[in-house]
Amino acid sequence: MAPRAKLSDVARLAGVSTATVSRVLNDNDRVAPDLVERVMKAKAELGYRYNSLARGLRRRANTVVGVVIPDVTNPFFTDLVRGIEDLVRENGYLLVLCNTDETAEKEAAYLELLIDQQVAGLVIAPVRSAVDAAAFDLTGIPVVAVDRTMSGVDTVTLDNVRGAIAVTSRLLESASRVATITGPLVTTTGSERLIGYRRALRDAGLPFEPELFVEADYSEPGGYLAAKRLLALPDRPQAIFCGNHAMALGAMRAIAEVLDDPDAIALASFEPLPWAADPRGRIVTLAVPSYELGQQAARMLLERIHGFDGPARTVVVETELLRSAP
Amino acid sequence: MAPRAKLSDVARLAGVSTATVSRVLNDNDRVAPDLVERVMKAKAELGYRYNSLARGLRRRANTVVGVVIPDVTNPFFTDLVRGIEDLVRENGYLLVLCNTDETAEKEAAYLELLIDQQVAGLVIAPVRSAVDAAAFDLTGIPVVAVDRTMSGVDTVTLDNVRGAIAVTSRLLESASRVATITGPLVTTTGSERLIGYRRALRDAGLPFEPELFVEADYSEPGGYLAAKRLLALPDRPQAIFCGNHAMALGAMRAIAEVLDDPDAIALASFEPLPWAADPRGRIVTLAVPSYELGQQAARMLLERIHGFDGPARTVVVETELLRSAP
DNA sequence: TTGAAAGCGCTAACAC
DNA sequence: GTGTTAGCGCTTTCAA
Repeated sequence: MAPRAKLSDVARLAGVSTATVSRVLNDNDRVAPDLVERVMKAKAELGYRYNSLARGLRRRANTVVGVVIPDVTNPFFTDLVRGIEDLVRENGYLLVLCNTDETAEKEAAYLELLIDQQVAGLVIAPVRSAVDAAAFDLTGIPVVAVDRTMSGVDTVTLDNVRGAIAVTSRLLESASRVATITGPLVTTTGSERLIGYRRALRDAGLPFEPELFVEADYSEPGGYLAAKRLLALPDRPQAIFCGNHAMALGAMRAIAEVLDDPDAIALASFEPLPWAADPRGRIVTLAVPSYELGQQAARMLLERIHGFDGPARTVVVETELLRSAP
Repeated sequence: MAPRAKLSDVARLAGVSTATVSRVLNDNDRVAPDLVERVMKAKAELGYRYNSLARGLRRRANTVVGVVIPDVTNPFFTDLVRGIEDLVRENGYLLVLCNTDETAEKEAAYLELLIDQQVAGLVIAPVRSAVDAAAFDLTGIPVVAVDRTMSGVDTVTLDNVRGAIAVTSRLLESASRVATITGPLVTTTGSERLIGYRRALRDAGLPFEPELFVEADYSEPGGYLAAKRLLALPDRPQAIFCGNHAMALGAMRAIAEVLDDPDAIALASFEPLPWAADPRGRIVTLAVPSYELGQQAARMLLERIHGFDGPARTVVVETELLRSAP
């Protein structure tokens, strides 16, 4: 196996110095056209590819961007990642995807690894919104928080309160006893969606009943268990608003298990459900522009990487009521 | 912002040479205990973290592993990736996830990027099984093909033929006109599952009818369109065997659109479906051990990375019939 | 415009 | 056991 050609090989073959080759590869501007051509020819002949490790060491920057999310199997996050990926790749960066499973330990471990790898930047949906942004500032790595806020860094989120109000209000049109299953309240998505739920109740002149609120973990089994608890209540809710897609699926399973007529309880989800899970379109959901959310985050991150140094910015993306219960 | 401490800073503070620090950080063995302690103390005090770029350059090896798959939103692949990730991370490697969208162009682009990044190794589910393994051999990067074969490298696949035979045979118990929607035949999963389908027909003494076979692209819309075509046939099939989960969902949607009674056509999928898509468990599927597949691939890759240099190995993982049509 | 030479931060011979 | 030193492959002053 022939060892990979290096810069000096190209230089020798082209009859120029390594500095010239480097210039050609980076900014063609200040090199004579004939030399440029010779270098390009030598490069092609040797099949030269730059060594990103050496370049990174010298330039003190990697061309890898880290993405830290709680759950790769959640379509919301996969679409989000696609949004980041597409934009970032156009700019020559590679994406390292890290899955925290909604646990602070895994998150911390990945963050350390990413810092060690000197990633050029980081997009993160933190497990807890109180996560220590200081750790990044220290190392000077640009960070963008997405979906969930983090203090001191650029942030892109959904308008959780408005979205939750819209969904809950829709449920309240045909039910007065509406329950909610939220994600962890240490996340902004969890707590803000709860706020929206409460505000909708208040707007409808209804009291907040603590027994109708269950905090879960954004997982399918979590939603299942939470729904079971709600269904065991002496005075059952007539509708349940679930904080995300997986918990809605879990709640659906619980309802099917407990009730003879699953339609007796109206279900709603902050995130869209796959068609097959709700073929008749009975479930109220929001259209969440996850791909755009990712693109926006990537855009802000690239700006930071390219040197933008203004104060932390915040972008809030609106959602839209998607389907309506009959 | 204080610049990040480097090895020489630790060495100076501990009053030893950089070589000693390096030894402590790598193989503590040959260093006197008291020196080890001094180094560790200095390291902690400075908050030293090694520079992976410099280390990689010197060791001629990165601690990043690339994973190239056709579709991150497919649960089969997300579970597979989790399997790889868990094992690889235990060994100190980071995972770069690349999504090819089932297109050869994206795949090629990612492969180039990964090679540039000098990843330590690569796990790939190739878009076409004829993909050029030579490109990797040239650069000497260990490669493991997973789910779909690739010549000349370690491979982990499912037993597609047996699985397809099992599913098709089950359908044939209650239907004689069984159609199939396959993935691209340039993939081994596509062609082998078709072979299994044909063999099951033959075993049942039935002819292969070309009009009952549609090649699609493993996507939901692809499955939808293919099913529409099958449903438009003068002599409709009584059952449809879908090559993967997304196409089964698409076929389901098509059936619901065209037929008054969706249960009039039996559906089967090579991969499992989410509970919500089939609450009554009517759809025949296989249990595919995707997580284990990933772990196996990771295991073989790590062996290669750690220097194993034997001939290419092949592991075939069995599947199991999961649910039965009533 | 081009080249010579000095490192980026680390590891691995080699010497002591 | 420990230190000295020479690079890994590249970019970037600094001179010419």
